[in-house]
Amino acid sequence: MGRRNDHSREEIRELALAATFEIVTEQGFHQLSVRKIASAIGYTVGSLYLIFKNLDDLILQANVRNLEIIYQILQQTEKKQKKPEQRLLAFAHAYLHFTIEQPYRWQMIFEHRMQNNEPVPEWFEPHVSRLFSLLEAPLAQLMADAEPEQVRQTARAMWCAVHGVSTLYMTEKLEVVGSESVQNLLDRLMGIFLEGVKTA
Amino acid sequence: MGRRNDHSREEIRELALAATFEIVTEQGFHQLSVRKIASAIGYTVGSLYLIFKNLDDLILQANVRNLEIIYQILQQTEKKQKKPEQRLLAFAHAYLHFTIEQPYRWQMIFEHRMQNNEPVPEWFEPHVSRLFSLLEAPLAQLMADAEPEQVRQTARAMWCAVHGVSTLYMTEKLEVVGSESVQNLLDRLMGIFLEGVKTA
DNA sequence: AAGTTGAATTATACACCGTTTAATAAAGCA
DNA sequence: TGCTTTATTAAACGGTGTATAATTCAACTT
Repeated sequence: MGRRNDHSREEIRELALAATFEIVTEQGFHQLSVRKIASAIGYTVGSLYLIFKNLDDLILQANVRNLEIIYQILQQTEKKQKKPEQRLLAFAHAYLHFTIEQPYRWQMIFEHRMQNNEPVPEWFEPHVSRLFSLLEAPLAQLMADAEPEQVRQTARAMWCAVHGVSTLYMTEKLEVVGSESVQNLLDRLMGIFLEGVKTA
Repeated sequence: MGRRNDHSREEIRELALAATFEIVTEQGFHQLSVRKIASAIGYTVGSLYLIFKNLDDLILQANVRNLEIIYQILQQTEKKQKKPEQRLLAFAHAYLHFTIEQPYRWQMIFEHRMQNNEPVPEWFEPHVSRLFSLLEAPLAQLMADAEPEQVRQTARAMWCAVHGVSTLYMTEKLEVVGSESVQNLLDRLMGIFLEGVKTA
């Protein structure tokens, strides 16, 4: 077969990314394969390699959208609270909630590894760091007379802590039964952390 | 070829686990394959499947040793300090140090995923939880009049936080330059956390 | 209208992967 | 000696990501 031109490059890109989300959401990230994506959109693998550099590239592009959606969720959840402490708590809860409710989409972001020890391209990182920069505003209110750089690093420390809970829960390395006790664990962690921030 | 009996089953097991460590340490966890292990010890893949249920089984058995070594490191580092706060800090530092210095061995533990969504067998989990139970003793000293269950959960919260730093650093999702600033981040995190524990 | 060009698309192949199976060679025993 | 048992391998199956050459067709040229 030759030129069909049923879809433009941009359309094929859309189809591929949509199919990727569908496969990952239904079967899990580690079940994703180039062949599955291709057959889902009615093209062969070769066509995908015309539009994406390789599978890593495709996944990263899908993850940009993935991160965008999480950003929206976190932002909106946080807005509902006024006190800075409550906003930070809402943030942590929303993040863990996403992890539990959309495990495969969480997987796609945090269990993806580059092949051949290739580094993650620089254009990707900002989409991640944008997430936890959400913490900086409420944290700044809590840390009255602190340098901006201090706030920034504290935000990252808090993000690490919350993400650690998600990670260990998802990888079944936490000896935790059910999602309820993870919630408790996160609450304790946040309680201690916020107490520490206010005291210091 | 048929029976050679150059090695007993137990000897082949040893050879395989040793070869696994060598391959992982030199090439990285994601470069590990059954065929590589087999050829490294001078046998074919079939022989490995006589001794291990599958690759997951082999990796888990290797990780038991891996975790044992980390446990020794953490234990000894911790012993050098007397004050409970210093012991907890030493623990966190040693853990991050291991992550940075032995990234591939860290990978083998925390980036291994079961195939086909199989659950991690129950006999494995204790080897992980044994690690962070090390935190409980010094934490108990710091939390004078707290229930043992409270101490236990606080230890896990702290473990989550420290592990979160390692994870995000290793996966290049932390926007951090060099290992020095990760150290700073961890110090800040621990400072805040310990302050929170003492205050609460 | 016919011919040429160039790009879209596919078919095919390569080198891997984990796992299973049947064939085979040798050790131990009668 | 021959027979049974078992360690070991070779080969195959169905999968993977990726590269390449062959096709087919739209659009442009003459």
